[in-house]
Amino acid sequence: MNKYEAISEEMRNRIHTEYYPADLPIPDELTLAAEFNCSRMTMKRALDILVAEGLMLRKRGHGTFIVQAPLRDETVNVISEDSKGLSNLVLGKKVDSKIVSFEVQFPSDEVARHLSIKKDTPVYSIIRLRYVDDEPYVIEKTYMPVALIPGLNEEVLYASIYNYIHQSLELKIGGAHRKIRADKSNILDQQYLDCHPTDPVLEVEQVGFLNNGIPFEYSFSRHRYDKFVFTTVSISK
Amino acid sequence: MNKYEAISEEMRNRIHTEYYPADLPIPDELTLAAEFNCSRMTMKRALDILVAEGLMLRKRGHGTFIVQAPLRDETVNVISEDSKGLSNLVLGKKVDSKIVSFEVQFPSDEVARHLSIKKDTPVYSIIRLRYVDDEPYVIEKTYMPVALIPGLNEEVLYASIYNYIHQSLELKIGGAHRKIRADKSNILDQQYLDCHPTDPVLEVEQVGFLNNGIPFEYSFSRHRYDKFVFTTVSISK
DNA sequence: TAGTGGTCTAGACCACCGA
DNA sequence: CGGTGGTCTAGACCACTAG
Repeated sequence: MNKYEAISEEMRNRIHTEYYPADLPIPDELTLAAEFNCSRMTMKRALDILVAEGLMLRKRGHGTFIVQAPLRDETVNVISEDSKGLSNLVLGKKVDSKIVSFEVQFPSDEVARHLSIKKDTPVYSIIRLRYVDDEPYVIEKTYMPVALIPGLNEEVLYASIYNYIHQSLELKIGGAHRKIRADKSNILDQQYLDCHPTDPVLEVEQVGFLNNGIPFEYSFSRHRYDKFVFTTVSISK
Repeated sequence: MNKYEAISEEMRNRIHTEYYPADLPIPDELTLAAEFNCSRMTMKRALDILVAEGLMLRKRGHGTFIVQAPLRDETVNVISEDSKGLSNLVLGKKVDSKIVSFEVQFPSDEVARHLSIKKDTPVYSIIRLRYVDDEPYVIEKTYMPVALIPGLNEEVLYASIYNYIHQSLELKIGGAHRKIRADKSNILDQQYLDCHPTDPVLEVEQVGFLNNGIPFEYSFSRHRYDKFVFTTVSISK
């Protein structure tokens, strides 16, 4: 564990246990650095993490303050900042997949553009239905270049594509760009997610890329509106 | 302009103009630091920004790579990471407000909890309908402690609460915690957003806080599903 | 003006990766 | 092994805020 992470963790604990009064600034950086026996830069970096998490705020010339009412994560299904795949998001729960379709085809213009490939580069086209604890949870339409993710088969699709990429192909996920929107449910949603024609869905459009910057996945995930909440924190500059 | 911001901007430009080939790592940090006449730490910090924006990725022991297919921001209405209020998000467009209701009341348990106040602390309860270029855009239900934001009146509500907080009260916004979900439209949505009974809405639940960490706003914004997309970037650790 | 956080430096050592 | 990014230091100077 890095020093700055350890300090950050201790400070997070102090906030949650109300070690510091919430209406006063916490001690200044030099004092804290002395207490934790580190340089001021390292102390600052530890606090940077808590600021990014929305737990504290700094005011130059004044001090560092505790944020008093973060939105609590009381909902069950929350995606925050992970791009590890569903299987690794709902740990401790049973995740199943049903394969609705699995084909290889040439990409449309849109798919080719988002994957940065040519129109004659074959892609997998996959539609999977994912269950969490035997309840339909999300239906995903995924495109991936065949050359980048070789050897994909039904066995992998029943388990976790992300784990296959990590463990079998020994590739690493770099991150993802996402767009989130509400939409009306279509016939497919209603059929597979077991929702009413009047139920909306939450759609997440995503480009996932490897840690060398190459996009490997373009997908649309449509979630039951009553089972998915997306959370974010934003901090003013 | 800080040095690291200036360097970051130049590097962003180089990426967009394809100054560096997309399939090779960019020069290493020491080389770049020498070119920009700065320390390696500063160079690293400049690149940190681009990594956070999802434009590049680092691989320890290997190099720094350009991400090849970020989701383009071709949609009109995008909220990314700002908490500046609607008026400042859609610059260049006409923003109007209609006040649906404006009251002072004691908060519910939920509102009190999210604002970190007691049940006998009065709050404003505001419902506003916001128009962009004369089209109904979002209906907002907002709670704010009266003591924190004194002097709120209809004139302010017709313009921008955020600007009032900044300019008249001379307070500064620290940031916000948000939850995003899809929901069925209710009677109020249909009436004010001019949407059909079968149209869904995208709801954003938000706790906004000042730069001393004190929450000043708890709100629910319900957007027309066809006019609002939420974008995020996430980078693996 | 005193005290805070923000930036920047020059250099050290470490951890990881590929050949 | 050599080269990369990751961490950490000790100190300097700057910018902002409050009283």
